[in-house]
Amino acid sequence: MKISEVAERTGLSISVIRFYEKSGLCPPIERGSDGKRTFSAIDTDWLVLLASLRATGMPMSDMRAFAELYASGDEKIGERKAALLAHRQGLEARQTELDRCRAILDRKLEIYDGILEGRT
Amino acid sequence: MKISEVAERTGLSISVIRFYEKSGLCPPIERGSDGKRTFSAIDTDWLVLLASLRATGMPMSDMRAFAELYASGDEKIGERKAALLAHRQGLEARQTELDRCRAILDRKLEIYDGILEGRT
DNA sequence: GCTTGACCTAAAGTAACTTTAGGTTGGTAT
DNA sequence: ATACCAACCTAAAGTTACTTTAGGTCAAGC
Repeated sequence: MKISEVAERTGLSISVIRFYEKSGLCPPIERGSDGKRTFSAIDTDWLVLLASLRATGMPMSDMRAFAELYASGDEKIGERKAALLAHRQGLEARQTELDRCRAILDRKLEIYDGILEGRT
Repeated sequence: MKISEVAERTGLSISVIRFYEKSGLCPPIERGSDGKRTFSAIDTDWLVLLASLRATGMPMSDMRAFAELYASGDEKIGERKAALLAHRQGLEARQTELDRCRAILDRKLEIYDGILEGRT
């Protein structure tokens, strides 16, 4: 797969993919004879996972730690699971927080409605 | 109210509150004779709203636009409502996206569980 | 054979904070 | 009185996570 396809698949921008490779968040991607990146299915799957970690607010430092566990193979799966579980917990908390904020916005919208109606 | 109390109430850090004032996201806050900020109830309420806008991902540029509508009083309530509604739409989309990402994490966790069990 | 589009790198720019350095003030302990 | 401490202040530099820009390569189509 070429980089534009991976971008489409993951939702990451092309620059972010290059940036992540340079930052060690994914292993160095194979290059064709022309220097262009060629992503294996494994690379792509990893980037899909990275993309959801990012979208759910994991900082790059944690992603790098996770990438290192990933790089050292199946023996570290226990640790990987722990990291993911911890992140999942945080995500749930953030989702709850978003609901709370949405309620605040809704309350404000109702107030606006009240004012707009009272005005007619 | 003093700044530390507003920070506690809104969840914003003290520096963010000062930063927002300097950036024009809230009106200039009154100062006591010693130069310290004294927040009125209105200031505090506005910052609570700002905090939920921020927590739900509104960029500062949009917050500033919204603050300007707020500054020009009740006649702009229609526009304020429109802005808030648009943001609420985006928020719902982001919440859906978070659910999707959480599903990806959960799937990964199941895979890890499978490997860990198969190993025993 | 020349242009166009997709790729490449390195470096500078940006958003939204956070941290640091240095300074004032008001209350409390000595 | 005075020494100290916490909570506030400003201005400026630092940080994170990108995005944008500038400049370059190369295969493919007209």
